[in-house]
Amino acid sequence: MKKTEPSNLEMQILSLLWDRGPSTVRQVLQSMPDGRERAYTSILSVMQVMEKKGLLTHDRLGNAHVYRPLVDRRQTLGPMLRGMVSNIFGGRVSSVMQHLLEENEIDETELAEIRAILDRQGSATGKETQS
Amino acid sequence: MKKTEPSNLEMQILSLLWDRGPSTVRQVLQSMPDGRERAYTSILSVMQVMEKKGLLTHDRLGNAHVYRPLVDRRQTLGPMLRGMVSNIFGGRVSSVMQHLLEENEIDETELAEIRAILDRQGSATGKETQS
DNA sequence: CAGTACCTACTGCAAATGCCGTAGAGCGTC
DNA sequence: GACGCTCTACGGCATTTGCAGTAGGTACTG
Repeated sequence: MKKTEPSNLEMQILSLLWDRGPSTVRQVLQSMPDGRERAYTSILSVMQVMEKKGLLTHDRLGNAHVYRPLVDRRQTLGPMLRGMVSNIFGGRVSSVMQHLLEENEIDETELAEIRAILDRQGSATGKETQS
Repeated sequence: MKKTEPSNLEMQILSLLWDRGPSTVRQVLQSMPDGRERAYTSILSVMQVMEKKGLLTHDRLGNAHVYRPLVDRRQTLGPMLRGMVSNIFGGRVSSVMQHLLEENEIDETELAEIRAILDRQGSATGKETQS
């Protein structure tokens, strides 16, 4: 079984499903994070491929299919981020962080939250974090 | 002129050149961040494509080509990170940060540096940062 | 029943990606 | 000069990605 990393589009779809819960193709189509216009069948076929890869599954609701992720958020994002950090940022998380802060407008609320996460981390490296 | 984002491999190569300065194909091949074994010509052709795209250029040294990036680190990483944040993490930098911290072992030195960056940011949001 | 408005299944396709082989140039050495 | 070594140029190829059209199912509505 191949363990290729999900593509960009696939990641977008997964994050949507993680965030909003199980959704139909149309719902996904209408709230794609990148806001691009696409034909219904474009998303449909991507999602069918994803199902073939074991990333999604679906239940029938009426005559529509309601898709839900088969992979865990953390289990998916983890390797992606690890790969990014070590392959593109020389393994320095601080470097990612720096670019992240430089390139995004971040309000105080978010900053505070980041600080909080950082503090939790400082005292409990590698331990469970109660969400 | 198309503005496609550099692929994974291309990003790796760019980050290498940014970090270590101009390098030959062989040098790049031998220190690819992901550590994978590849034929010399694999890297060569990727880099030639990159040159065609305007990401790299080269000077001749002896009979070897010494490649150097034509694109700026920040200008390249920025859009990539912004895209990632808004398309995969719902626009929440704190969410990226959380996964980042969960998924990587980070020593105290790095943690401290991150805190420092964060403090700088807190007092000068959106302003120039003296590097 | 005919129309229409959804939905899925299936097929196709252009471009990008990642990979490599072969050919041949250039150069140093016996 | 012939050999060997390293380099580039060029072409090819399997796969993935992203996108969309067409066909056909199902169901409501007049």
